[in-house]
Amino acid sequence: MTHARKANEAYARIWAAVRRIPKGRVATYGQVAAAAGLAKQPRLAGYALHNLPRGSSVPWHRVINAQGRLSFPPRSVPWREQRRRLESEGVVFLGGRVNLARYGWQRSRESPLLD
DNA sequence: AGGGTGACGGGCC
DNA sequence: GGGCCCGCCACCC
Repeated sequence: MTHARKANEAYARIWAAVRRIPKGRVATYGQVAAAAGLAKQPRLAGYALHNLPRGSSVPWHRVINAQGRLSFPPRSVPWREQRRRLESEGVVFLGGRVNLARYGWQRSRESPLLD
């Protein structure tokens, strides 16, 4: 490719970071951006996922927002798809939210909620 | 060229 | 809790 856009590099780093999220866990857009060396650019993480090639094996569903909610319009098709995928990995939703202390990728050192 | 937008997030009230 | 504002920055008119 003759004119690789600078953003392509950022997307690749973000996608690589998302691949590191373990099955059954979730990470926030901010955490993913930071893990990709792009701190303070959570929007870029969202943009990179929005631009994932169709059929990509990147586990995009493991990325949710800092409130523990899915960043799609509630009950929209993609919202249901993401929730379905997470629940199939054992992630539990309570009141439409995921407990980040329990299922978060980077959680505090002490995780009293883990049994 | 410039203004609007967004799969965000933190700070404040 | 909820809403607003603003920083952030690549994209898209």
